[in-house]
Amino acid sequence: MSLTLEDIAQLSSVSRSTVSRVINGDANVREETRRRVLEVIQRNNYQPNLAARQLAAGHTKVIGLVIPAGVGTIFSDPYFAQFTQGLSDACSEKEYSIMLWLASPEYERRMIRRILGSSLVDGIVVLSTLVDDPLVSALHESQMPFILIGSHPSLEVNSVDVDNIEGARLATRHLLSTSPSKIATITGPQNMMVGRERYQGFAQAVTENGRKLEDTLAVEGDFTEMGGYTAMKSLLAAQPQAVFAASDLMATGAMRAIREAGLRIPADIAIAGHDDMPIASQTNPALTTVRQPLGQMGLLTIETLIELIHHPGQPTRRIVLKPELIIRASCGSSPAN
Amino acid sequence: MSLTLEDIAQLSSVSRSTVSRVINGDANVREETRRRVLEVIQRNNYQPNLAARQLAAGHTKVIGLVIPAGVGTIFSDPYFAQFTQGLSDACSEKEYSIMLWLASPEYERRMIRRILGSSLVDGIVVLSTLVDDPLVSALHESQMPFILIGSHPSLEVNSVDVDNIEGARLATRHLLSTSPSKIATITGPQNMMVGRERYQGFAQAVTENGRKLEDTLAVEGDFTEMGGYTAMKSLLAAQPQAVFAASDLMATGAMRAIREAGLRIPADIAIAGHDDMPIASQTNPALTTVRQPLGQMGLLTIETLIELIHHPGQPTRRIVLKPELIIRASCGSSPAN
DNA sequence: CATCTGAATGAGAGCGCTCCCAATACTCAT
DNA sequence: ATGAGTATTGGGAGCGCTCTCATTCAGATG
Repeated sequence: MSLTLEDIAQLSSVSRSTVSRVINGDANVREETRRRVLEVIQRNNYQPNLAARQLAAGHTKVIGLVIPAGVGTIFSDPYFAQFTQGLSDACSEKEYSIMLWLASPEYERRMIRRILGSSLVDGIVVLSTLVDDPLVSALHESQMPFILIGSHPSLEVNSVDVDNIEGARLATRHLLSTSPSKIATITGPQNMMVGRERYQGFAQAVTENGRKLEDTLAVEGDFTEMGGYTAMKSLLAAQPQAVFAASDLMATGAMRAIREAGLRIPADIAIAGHDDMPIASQTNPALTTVRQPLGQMGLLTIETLIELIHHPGQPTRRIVLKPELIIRASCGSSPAN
Repeated sequence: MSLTLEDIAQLSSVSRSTVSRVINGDANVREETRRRVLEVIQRNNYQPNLAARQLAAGHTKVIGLVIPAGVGTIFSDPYFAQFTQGLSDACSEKEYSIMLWLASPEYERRMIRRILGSSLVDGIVVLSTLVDDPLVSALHESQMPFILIGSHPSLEVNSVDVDNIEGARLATRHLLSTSPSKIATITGPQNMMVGRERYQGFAQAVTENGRKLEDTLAVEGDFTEMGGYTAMKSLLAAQPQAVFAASDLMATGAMRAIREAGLRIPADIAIAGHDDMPIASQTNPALTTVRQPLGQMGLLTIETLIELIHHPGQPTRRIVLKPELIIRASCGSSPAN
């Protein structure tokens, strides 16, 4: 029912090969021929059959995007949506499509096999969160080109990431600039690299400031609003004057807890978050936070992945992007304050 | 490098055809042969090449998911994430994969062509928001099996939806049960079906209650927190005692505006939202809202789509799911109140 | 024991494309 | 004009699978 290369060839009185050349931008085609063929293609709205193309050429122009979604809520974090959006835009531009896999743990093993074996995709982007994600190791051992969004504690893998340590350090330093007597943090889960790294950044900023880290001033959250709320409640006993939350979602939860305790932000407790998600500018007071260049990450990821697909066997690349501190009112030292 | 059918055939000393039969569950294979072949497949971790399979068989076991993402923020609405999650789970179960297309307008036309022409997918799920989405018309005219999530004003298309009119009616009726002197609504964009339908539901509940609709008591929002905030500010002049917001995100924005105006929720203004997104239970006071069975929708969508793929030419199906009113504190008539 | 039947298997022809190699057309200098 | 050299084109094989049809084989029947 759909037209084939052969049909187009017939209609433009050339051979299948020539049409193929035109489609794939081969230089060795007379300009006039090219135009004629292109015209026929246009008029008939012809689209090459991807399956045939893949079978013959060995690639698909499709990349896989794997997002761990064990906990339903995690995917709800706007971070994923924004990154996916950026990646999708970059793909459109490069004429690639995205195969989406939300990896619920129970299907994970079967999925890894399907992904790797089916030759459905040319490469893979993994949004890994766990420190030692088995998916990453499996990918690393396979031949499949892939890019990890985030970092890995031990393996040498191609990755694109934002400097989480730097981000946390930036925010913490800024909070410290008002010299609070006690500064606390609500960390992300410590079995996630982001969670660990942001804690590290916090710790660095605190110690370089000549302070000691205190156990009572760090509570682990789970990147949800509720987690931030609960963590802040338990932090309240230690009476901190400043809090760095490892994500904006947790920061909003913390703000709720602070408000409920009858304390003022930033007068009693200053707070900063991380991610600069849309609501951050809408909270009351507006949240000081750290912005990640998600759009740029998407583009860079695709470009690097395509490079990897076409020229395998290159030295491993680790791209780290700089985050940006966005100063608003919640930290108590806004320029406007 | 990867094994082929032929390899497996050789290894188990049968023909390619027999291996194919085993893989596709054909009945005409001796039990002993089947076991032997299966064993070889297992041991070699063989995965059939999907492209070849598709080329030969004419289907891919992949469905396309199209999400309009014109405005970056829209995709951030947890609604999309949750639905996608549900769909993904259902797909895993049925051994289908998802091809994700976030349709930014500038790429839209080119994308429609790619999607339809490339025979990359067996069917499509469209999360349409616009009242008259050109994508839906294009799909409707094509041969591609597809399911619209939402409803269409004029075309007879297969769809799965939640009863938005009913949802809004439920919430509005409930708000009316405390007999506020004035009830207002923050609607969704009126160029989206959901926006229109929820307004309709609101209007029905109001008029069946013997009241008149007043223009000053309805302001159009854009489904964002900021939109809800702005809309509520302008609504404040009319001094409503109750507000139905067409989404939870807008409801939280409205609550912020109410609070800033020095009014109490629900004492001065009662409020209800729609969607029951995760934060709804965490707002202060907790938000009365309408829950949609998103997980069930995903499963139903896939099942219907697969049915459609295998047996085309069936009468158009329109599946409408019932929403559920979740009563919390923000409406002022919680059972616990 | 020849014949028939149905189950189990094998062989072959594509699916629509890419890519290699051979064939043809055209250019220019000799 | 003639041959070398180069741009352009055509033909054919094959990617790994499914599916139809032919073939083989075992057991049942008269």
